[in-house]
Amino acid sequence: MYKETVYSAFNLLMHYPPASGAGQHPQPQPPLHKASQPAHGVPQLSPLYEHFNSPHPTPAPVDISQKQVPRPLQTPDLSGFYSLTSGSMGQLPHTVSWPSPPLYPLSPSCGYRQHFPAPTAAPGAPYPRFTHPSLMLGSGVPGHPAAIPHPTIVPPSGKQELQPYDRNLKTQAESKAEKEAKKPTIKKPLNAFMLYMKEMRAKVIAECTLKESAAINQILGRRWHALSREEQAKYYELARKERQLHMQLYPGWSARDNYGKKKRRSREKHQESTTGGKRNAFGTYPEKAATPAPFLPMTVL
DNA sequence: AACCCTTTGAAGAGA
DNA sequence: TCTCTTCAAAGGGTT
Repeated sequence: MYKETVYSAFNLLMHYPPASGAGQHPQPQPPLHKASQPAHGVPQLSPLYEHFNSPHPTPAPVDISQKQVPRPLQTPDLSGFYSLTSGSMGQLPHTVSWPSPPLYPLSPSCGYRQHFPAPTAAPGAPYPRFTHPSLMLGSGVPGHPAAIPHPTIVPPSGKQELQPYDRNLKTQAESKAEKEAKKPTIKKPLNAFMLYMKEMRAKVIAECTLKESAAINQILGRRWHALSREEQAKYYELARKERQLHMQLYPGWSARDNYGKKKRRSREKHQESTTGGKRNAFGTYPEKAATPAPFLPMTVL
């Protein structure tokens, strides 16, 4: 315990030395908005922040309390879904946080500090065209000529199915269960970070010649933290539109619908609950204290 | 074959 | 209200 804590602190300092002039870390500031608080204790900015701080007001956020209310039948408004090439993204508070030390050793050429993209866009420059397929024309819109299913709809197997169903060999209960199991799964809409990962994964793979997703995701997580507020705002906005579109396409859907579809290995789960954390890349269970609490979080307004 | 690992964020469950 | 859990993607690794 002590040894691991010391190691973690050492590792942290090696990877994240305090900025010059420090020793004095900025004091955590209360966020303007209530921030969601993930399990690992790193408060995140509310994506809705932008709506309340944008100099050019954007449409009001969807009231999720209304999501079970039947909506009038209409074609979802997809205007603005093809590209987000103009307009102000508003102001997000600048976040400075200290991510946990990398569990996967990063090669020098892929060190997050060396390869983090500096914000290159000039102020007011248009954002690059967004290419996420779920936000492209006709994606999953019922009756749309393109008739391309929304990528959030997948068969339970994840494959394109379907074998002809032999009713004669099944009991009624079995057939009902099977029917239920074969019902296409509507996936959760992607959040801002997931959209960012989807866009940047190929680039990281090319840069770092890595294939293992766990390592790639660590790099992407650090790059995400290094993004400017404007860059992050772009993805928060896209994620908001994703959720909005998802709610329009599947008004009765709830994230609960997919709970339990991934079965976890019970022994592992038990271990997690008793050790307070998930198994890391080395197959060990990190202490919660390994999170650099004194340095977390720092929200600079 | 199915789950794990790893990341952040959204949302559900339960205290 | 707060904390914890689950699941979104991805693909090599593990069971």
